[in-house]
This record gives sequence, structure tokens and C-alpha cells, in this order.
Amino acid sequence: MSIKHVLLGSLFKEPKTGFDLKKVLDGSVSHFWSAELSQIYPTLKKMQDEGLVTCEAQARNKIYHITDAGRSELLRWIKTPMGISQQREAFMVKIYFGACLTNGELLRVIDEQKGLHNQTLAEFEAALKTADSIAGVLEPEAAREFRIQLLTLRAGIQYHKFWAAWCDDAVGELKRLPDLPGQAT
Amino acid sequence: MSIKHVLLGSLFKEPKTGFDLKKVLDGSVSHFWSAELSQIYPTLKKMQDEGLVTCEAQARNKIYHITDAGRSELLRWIKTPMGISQQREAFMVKIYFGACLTNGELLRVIDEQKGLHNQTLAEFEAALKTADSIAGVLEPEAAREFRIQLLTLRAGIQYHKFWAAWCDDAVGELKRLPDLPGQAT
DNA sequence: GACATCATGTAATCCGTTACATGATTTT
DNA sequence: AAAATCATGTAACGGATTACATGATGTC
Repeated sequence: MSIKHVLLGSLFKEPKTGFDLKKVLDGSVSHFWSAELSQIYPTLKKMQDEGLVTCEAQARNKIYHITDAGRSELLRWIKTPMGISQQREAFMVKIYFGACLTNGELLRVIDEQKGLHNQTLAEFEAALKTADSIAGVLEPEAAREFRIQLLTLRAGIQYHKFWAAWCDDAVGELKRLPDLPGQAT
Repeated sequence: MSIKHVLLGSLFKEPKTGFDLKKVLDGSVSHFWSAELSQIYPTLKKMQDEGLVTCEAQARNKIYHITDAGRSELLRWIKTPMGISQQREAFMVKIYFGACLTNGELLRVIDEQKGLHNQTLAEFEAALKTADSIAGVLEPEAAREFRIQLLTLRAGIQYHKFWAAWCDDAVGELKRLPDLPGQAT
């Protein structure tokens, strides 16, 4: 139910076209939400019907503006607690039913996953380094917004660190367990 | 694409009815995957067509058995790396576009989220305590499977700890930032 | 007899992705 | 002239949820 709120957030400060909004979604936002143009355009139309945005039609363009109703809906939504989102974690499915693999096979599965997390971690840490130096040269108001947005990057970094650490723990635990019957240790 | 693999995993050791499978999905598995009966029944039919399971029709029952093809498909899937699943994190949307709130409002949003994570954390830690004592009295083979499954519970615990810690960090960072213009500090 | 549990399904709807279709403007 | 980018949409499909529909069996 939340693509609407992403669009409202993106339109909060300046009006944009559907195409512009897609570019916002392809930026930093892509790490926690994504959408295709084929979803964005119909959603904007619905939001117009609901009075959340208005459409300024130009020659080759449609520029969407947030309305007062849209602004207060965004603020209302942010302030309303909504519980913890139930995530589908295919990797946990693999582990939960992983007892039908040998210890060696399972260790390889976990090790590969750890590699993926460490890779993303390195990218995110490089991005944070760059971003921090940018934040230093902004005026206070812009810096505030930027640093608030950076909190999501910090979350990403800690998230991948958490998974990499879990992989280490799991490897340690697995090595203490007996192997599947019929496997030479 | 993965409800099939959850069902294969649940059928690996013993045959089950659709209803039984729903009960498995409502147990510990519910923390990382879920499905309704209205999705399970059609999926089982498809899996039968694909040769992954066979159906033993009884008077009032349909008992599904995994086939050799089903077993090897599950093993193949577990062993095949699949990248990190892109999660949609509505809470990160709130933070990213949260600069339009005052510091006080944002702090409250974060604090409420932290409370939710700590609550779940407490439940999971209690469950782990119970589970650990159960694991101690199982025979080696059953204990191995049980302890492997427990790795997912440990992941849950570390996950909620990570988020609670992020909330603390975010609060610290926010308190160092200036407020929205027009707010008395 | 009432209620809970077991048991199986279909239909409507929603959110989201992929593929398709079109065309103008800008850059090389 | 070709290629990239800007720009807007529709159609088909897939995965999942909610609502609907039905009925047998077991327990209080």
C-alpha cells in the first residue's frame, strides 16, 4: 500500500513528471523500495482522483504537484506506527529445510551468502564515505535532510553486517553438529 | 517462486495433506514465509503436474508425497545461490522522507519502532531458551535437524537487535542535527 | 445439539513485473 | 543519420490475500 507514499514523499518539495519520479525510485530509494513506470503512471492517476496530487498537463509532459491533502496524508502515514513488516526470507527457507544437506554442502551455501553480503557492504561503505564528505559542505537546512536520508544507508550497512555475522555464527554452530548419517567426517 | 520449495521442504520427511502443510506454515516457518490454504491447494495441483509430488487420494483426504524429482529439485534450489532478496522496507521510506517532520516527531516515530523490535526480541529470546532445553534431550539425528532449524530463530533475534541498535544510533544522530526551521529548540 | 477442527476448493481483487506499443527531443 | 534519453501509457501475467462456499468428523 505504500508506493503512494513514496510518490508523495518524492513530490513533497518539488513537482515532478512520472519519468522524474522513476529516477528518484532508481536512486537511493531503490535500496528499500522500487517501482516500474507501468505502476507509477496508473498510481498517479488514482492519486489524482483521490485528491492527493494535481496534474499540470503540458505539451509533451504531465507535471504532478502534491496537494495539501497529499501533504497531510504523508505526514499522517509517517507518524502512524504500523508494526514490523513481515519479510519473506527465501534464504531462511533454505536453512530451515537445510538439514537434508550434508554439513559440507550447507557450509558452502552459507559461505556464498556471506560473500554476497560482504560485497554489498563494501559498496555501501564506499558510498557512505563519499556522502559524508558531501554533507560537510551543505548549508544547515539541506544538510539536515541529507543526513536524515543517510540514516537509511547506515541501516543498509548494519543490515549486511548483521547477516555476515549471522553467517559466521551459523558456520560455528554447524561445525559443532554431527554430519548427516552416511557421511565421512 | 518459492512457496513450492517451502512445500517440498515440509514434505521431505513425511507425506502430508494440504491442511497439514498449512499448519507447518503457521509454525516457526511463519517468521520468514507464509501462505494461505487458497494458495497451497492450487500450488500442490501444479506441483503434481510437474511431477514434484504425487497425490494419494483417500476418502476425505488427499495425502501428498514428495517424489525423487521433488527431492532433487529442493536440493538443487537450496544449493543454487540466488543473490540477496530485495526487501521493501516501509519504515525506511518513512525515514528517508522524514525530513518534513520536526526532530521531536521523528524521534517519536523511531522510538515507537524500537519498542516493537524490543518486544519481538523478548518473545524470540524466550522461545530460544525453551528450544535450547528441548534440543538437549533429543537423539543426535533429531537434534541436528532441530539445531539447524534454530539457526533461523537466532537470525530473528539478531535481526531485531540490529534494528533496535539502529534506532539508538538514529536517535543520537538526530539529536545532533538542527530542527526544522520554525521550531523552538 | 453446538462448536471446534479437519478438509478442500473457487472467485475476486490487489500489488507488482514483464512485455508491448508509440513517439518526441537531444546528443553524438 | 543514429543513438540515447525523455515521455506516457496498455496488456498479460504471476504471486498472494480476502472473501466465499461447502461439508465431514470429533468433542463438549
